[in-house]
Amino acid sequence: MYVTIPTENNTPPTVPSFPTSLPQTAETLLRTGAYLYFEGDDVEWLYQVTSGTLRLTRLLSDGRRQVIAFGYPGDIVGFPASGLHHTDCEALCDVRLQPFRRSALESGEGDPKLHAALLQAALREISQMQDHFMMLGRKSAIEKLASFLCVLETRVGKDLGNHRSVTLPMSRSDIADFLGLTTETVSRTFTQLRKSKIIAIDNIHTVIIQRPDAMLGLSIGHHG
Amino acid sequence: MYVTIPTENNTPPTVPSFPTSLPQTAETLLRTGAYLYFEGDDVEWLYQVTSGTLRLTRLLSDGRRQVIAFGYPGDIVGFPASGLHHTDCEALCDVRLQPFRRSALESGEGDPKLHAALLQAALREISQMQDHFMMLGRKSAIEKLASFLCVLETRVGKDLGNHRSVTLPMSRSDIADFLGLTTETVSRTFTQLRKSKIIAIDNIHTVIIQRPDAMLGLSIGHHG
DNA sequence: CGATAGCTTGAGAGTACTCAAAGTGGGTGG
DNA sequence: CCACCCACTTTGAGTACTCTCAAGCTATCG
Repeated sequence: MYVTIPTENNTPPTVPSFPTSLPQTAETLLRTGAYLYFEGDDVEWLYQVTSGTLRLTRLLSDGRRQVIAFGYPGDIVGFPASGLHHTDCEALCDVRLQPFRRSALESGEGDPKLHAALLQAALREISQMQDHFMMLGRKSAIEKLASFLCVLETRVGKDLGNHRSVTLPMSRSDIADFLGLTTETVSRTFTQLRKSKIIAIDNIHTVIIQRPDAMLGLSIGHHG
Repeated sequence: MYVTIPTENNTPPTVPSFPTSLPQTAETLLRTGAYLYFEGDDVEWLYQVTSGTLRLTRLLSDGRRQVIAFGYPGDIVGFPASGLHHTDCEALCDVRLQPFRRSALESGEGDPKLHAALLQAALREISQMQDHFMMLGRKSAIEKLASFLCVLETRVGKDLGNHRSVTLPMSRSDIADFLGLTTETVSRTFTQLRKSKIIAIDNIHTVIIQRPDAMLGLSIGHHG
């Protein structure tokens, strides 16, 4: 999951159902805190997240970290480059995964439909990452956090009558490293949103979105 | 071209020679300032840059711009998402292009080798964009500009005895919108590099890199 | 119930931004 | 051929946003 431009987000965010013409490998369970792979590992499998949330990270030698993406249900993770993984991947909570052989992406023999679907997922990934560039390079802290919450609301928000609720399985520092901010700035920005009554913080991992319209406005730069 | 981590940049940056087992479409020439495609256009062709430089941009509704990438020789541009282009693409100077049909990427019928090569290019693109996230989200202005110049030096730098020279076909504001900075900050950072004798500015579009070692150091966070 | 990791808040500093003006260079037309 | 014009670049001054460092708070887990 990347932070795309909310208003232009008119393509289906997920790959709801993958072609399953052939018998597939059984679903895998990854426990909270377990790693699915590390940077530099050989890629043998790609995975579609069925439930739960993954966190993909890269590290600089001096310790600075960038969260590359969160893996939400429907997302495909593990695209290889030169046959290797280029991020670490950890489960933020228990995660169910549907594995696909790397060969299903790269050679496509056996299941052309699956091959095509994985390729389309990779191409969609490129487009979404382009949106994310805009967010990292050009948006302020409040625009970043509002955009992030808007995307989550759309993807995994729950209806609460006239409000909406979003669960955040990741820590504040995960959010910070995803948005290119510090934990302190993320925390302050949450407080700012809370004080302006746009959100309420039920507990650290649950945000009630009280004014989705105002949030969307903030995400595209309408300050106020 | 993205700004990857210079020291970890050990994979070949370009796709030097693409499989050409079948007769190909003839090379295309794009004149300075001409657009190859616009955001929203249907994708009919992908292109490998043979010579010259392209600029890929996205716009926000309020006018903020992000340069997504520069297309240097060897780079493939035009990957579709939902069959559409998601950036504008302009020639910064005269550009020669080798076109490939979109079907060569998506169906692969006719030329499996070309299909595989285009797929690998897309996967490499994803990995390089992940590096670029790190740069946009976690690096300072001087680290960004030094990283940018380091990558260009490696990709297209010319040897000048004990110095190296890099041609910059893009404007300062193109660089700014690529690195997530303002033109003023880019200009000031160039001046800073010049005053510390790491670079010399021959003319606006030509930079002499006098101390590549110091530049590399700055790019990975050794301030000085 | 205490320890600890994560979160929030505060104060101050620094980097990058905004607004403004001056400098530079390429191109066009007289 | 030269002068002017315009776009781009550089420099300056002041501001604002985000970061850093520090301390207090909260929640979870032994």
